[in-house]
Amino acid sequence: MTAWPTTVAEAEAEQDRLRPLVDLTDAGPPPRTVAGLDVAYADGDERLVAAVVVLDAGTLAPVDQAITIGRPAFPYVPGLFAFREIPALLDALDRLTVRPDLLVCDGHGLAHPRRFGLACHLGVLTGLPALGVGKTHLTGDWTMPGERRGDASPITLDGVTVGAVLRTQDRVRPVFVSPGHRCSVAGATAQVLALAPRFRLPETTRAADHACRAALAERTR
DNA sequence: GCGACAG
DNA sequence: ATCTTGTCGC
Repeated sequence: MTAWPTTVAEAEAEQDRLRPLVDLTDAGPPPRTVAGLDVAYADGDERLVAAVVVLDAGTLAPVDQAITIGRPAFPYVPGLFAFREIPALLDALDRLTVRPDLLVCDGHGLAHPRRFGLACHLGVLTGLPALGVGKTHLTGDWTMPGERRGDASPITLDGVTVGAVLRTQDRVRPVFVSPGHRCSVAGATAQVLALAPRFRLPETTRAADHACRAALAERTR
C-alpha cells in the first residue's frame, strides 16, 4: 500500500481507487463467527482505543477479543472517517487468534458519498466479508420504516439501493445498514437483525464498545 | 447561496 | 467521538 493519505484529495483518490474492488455478492456459507469493531477516544484527538470482539454467530457468546492503543490517523472529515480509525482497527484485527467470518463495523459501507465507507474499506483491505451499521444517517434518500422489529426501508443514491434503514426493536430508532464487502443489502440487513435480538445495536458493536471503554478506564488509572 | 455532514 | 444528572421504565 502507498503512504497513508494526508490530504482530503489524497484520501478521496484512494477511495476511488479501491472502490472497484468491492464485491456485493453474499459470501457462500453463513458466518460461523462475527466480529464487532469499535473505537473510543481519550484526550480529545490525542489517543484512542480500538477493539475487536469475536462472537459465535449462533450463540452470540464471545470467542476472542483484541485491543490496541493508538492515535487517530486522519482528522475527522465526514466521508473520510475511515482514514481516521482503520490503522488502529487493522492492528487490533492482527492480534486476534481467529479469523472472523464477518466484520460488523461502526459506520457506513456503501451508503457513502463515494460509495466507499469504512465497512467497504475494511472489507477490501482484509478480504473479509464486512457490513456497516450506522446510528445516524450520512447520505442517501430514505424514509422512516414501520415501527416493528424487522421493518425496513431502502436507502438510495441516484435511484440505486445502497442500504437499508432497519428497525431492530419495536418502537426504537432504526439503524442504517449497508454492505461493506462480499455481501448484499439484503444479506447485510438479515445479518444485523439476527445480531440484534434484544437491543437496538447488534451484540457485536455492543461488545466492542464495552471492550473499548473498559480498556480506556483501565488505562486511565 | 444555504443546509447536511458516519465517529 | 466526548462533555454530563436525574429520571422514567422494563
